[in-house]
Formats: sequence, structure tokens, C-alpha cells
Amino acid sequence: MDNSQLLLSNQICFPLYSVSRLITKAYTPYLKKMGLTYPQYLVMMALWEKDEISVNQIGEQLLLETNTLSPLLKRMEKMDLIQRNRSTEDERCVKIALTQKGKDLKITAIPIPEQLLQNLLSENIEVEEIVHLKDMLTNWIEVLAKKHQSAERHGTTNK
Amino acid sequence: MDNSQLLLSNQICFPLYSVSRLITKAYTPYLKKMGLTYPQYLVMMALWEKDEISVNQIGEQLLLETNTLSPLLKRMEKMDLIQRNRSTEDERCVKIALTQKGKDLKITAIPIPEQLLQNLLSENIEVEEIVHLKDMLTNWIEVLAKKHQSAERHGTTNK
DNA sequence: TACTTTTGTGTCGCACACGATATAATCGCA
DNA sequence: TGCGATTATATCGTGTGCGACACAAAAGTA
Repeated sequence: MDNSQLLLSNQICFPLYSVSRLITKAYTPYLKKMGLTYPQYLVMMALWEKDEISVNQIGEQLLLETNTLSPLLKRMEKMDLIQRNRSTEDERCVKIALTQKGKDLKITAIPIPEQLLQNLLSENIEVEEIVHLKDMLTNWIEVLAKKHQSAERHGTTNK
Repeated sequence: MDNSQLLLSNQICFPLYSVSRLITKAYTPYLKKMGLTYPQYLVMMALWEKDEISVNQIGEQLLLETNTLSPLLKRMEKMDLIQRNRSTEDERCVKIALTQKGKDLKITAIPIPEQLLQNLLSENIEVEEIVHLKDMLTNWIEVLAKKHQSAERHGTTNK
């Protein structure tokens, strides 16, 4: 029987999974200095871009569910990086706002992407290749995330 | 100050992280029928390729540490998919062998990669793009994993 | 041989991810 | 207005990942 497709080397999933973890690992030493984990760093970047957004809005940007974000945000509140406040207009919403400490951390974070880039370049990976990869993946996100969202709306769980 | 690099949209890390999770999620319904999680599926693929290998060898292929694999393999043993036996030549090694049930599961698994591929193609993602992406990422793995291994050998923990 | 180092596996603790489900607030509509 | 459907957030349970560390077996070395 033909099982060549079952070879690890022939699947797109495994390289994606591995490279994602390897890149996260490459970030870790830099983030550790700030006391952040990688997903926490993503939340901070979302907030540095636009402050005072709801849990849901963060989830839409990072493609994370609230059941992942809720505990994560509570940890970040305990670290005094953010504040969680229930919105007055809509009591269901929890607005996430940066504390001064959270805002200040941005200065420390700014050089990190450049340092990571230099890391990759020193490994003989070309800038063009990185940009190309980023654009391809961003396109995939659009396609795959849209599918996921529409599946949610129409209810995949046939209870 | 210039902080354009801090934008989520300008980083390679975030698309990698998201697409990896989205692809894993695309696999989940197929794997669920077999009672496997995604990392368990990876272990099974490694074993279908070559049976009776050590925990370490699985870790080298999947780029996972033994502290991740040990509990995972114990769960798979409880599911009667594999057997764990300490090697007689080297008492430190634990050899992982497929059970009959584990071997039989391969038949069920064979059509999965093709189905996933069809999923992607129906989203207007070209085969050439997938192959291209796979090759690029496989190259990155080589570069990033080698770096990681050499860092381990020379000891990053300066105790 | 005795002792140090390395190797292979494992436990522990912490932080995600996410499916399933709960709960309260808001919305939509008859 | 009233009430079922939807929405926003959260809790719980399970399964990874991984840093730190433990421990025994094997390898290296004086």
C-alpha cells in the first residue's frame, strides 16, 4: 500500500509545528528579561498597538479563545502589567488597560524583533525569505481563520 | 521612536504560531476518530516509519524533550498503542514498540494527509505553495535545531 | 579499580491551548 | 413587555511543552 504521505518528511504540519516552537524558544531568553512568556508578549504587543480593548478583541487579533486568555490575563494583572475593568456600557465586557509599568515595558521590548532578525540572518536565512514566508503565512491565516470563524457561527458541534 | 517592528503584522513569529495552531486544529477531527492527539499522531508516524526505537530517538526526530515524551508515551501505553521495554544491552534506554493495535491503526491513518491536503486546496491554496512552504520550513528546522543542539552540548546554563 | 563525567529517562511545577460547559448581561422579536 | 437566542467572559479537565532537577547506568579517566 502507498503510505509515502504518512512520512513525517512529506507533511506540512510537522515543519510548521517544529519551527513555531523553535522560534518561540529563540524568543525566550529575551522575554525572560522582561518576565514575559511568549503568549504574554503577544498580548502586550496587541495592547501597545491599541490600549483599552476587550478580552474578545485581543482574542480576535491573536486567534485565541477566552478560556485561554482569561487565566493568562489574570496572571498579567498579578504582575501589574495590565488592569481588568468591567465596561460600564456593557457589563459583559472586560476592558484590558495597560498600567504604567506595562506601558514602560514597551521601551525594553522595542529592540527585541531586530535582535531576533539578526539571529536568523546569522544563520544564513535571507531577509527576503523571511518576508516571503511571513506573507505566505499571513495569507494562510486569513483563509484558515475565516473558515474557523464561519464554522463557529454555523455550529460544528452537532449535539 | 520607531516601533514599527513591534507591530504584530511585521513579525514572523506570530504567523508561524497561529498557522501552526490552525493546522493542528484542522487535523483534530480526523485524529479524534482514532483517539489520538496531534503530538501522539506524530509519535505514531515516527513509529510506523521505524518501529522499536528509544525515547531519545523519537525526541530527536520530533524535536521534543524526554520530559514531554515520557508522560505522553505512558498515556499511549495505557491506550494499548505501544509497549515500553527497558533495553537489555543498555539499561538506561527504553525501547518503544508498536502493539498490534498500534500497527493496525496505520491503515486508518493513511488517508488523513490526503484529506488535509484537499482541505487546503479547497481554500485556494496551491500545491506548489504548500510544497514550497514545507521545503523552506524544513530548511529552517535544520538551521534552528542544529543551533539548539550545539547550545545544549556546550551548556547554556552557566552554573 | 575508584572516581568523575556523560547519557537516558524520569518527576515536578508552571503556563499555555482548547473542548465542554456555566453564568450573567444584552439583544431580537413576537 | 416578555422570553428565548446570542454574546462575553469565566471555570474545569486534559494534554502538551519545557526549565529545573533527580537518579541510575554507562563511559571515560587517573
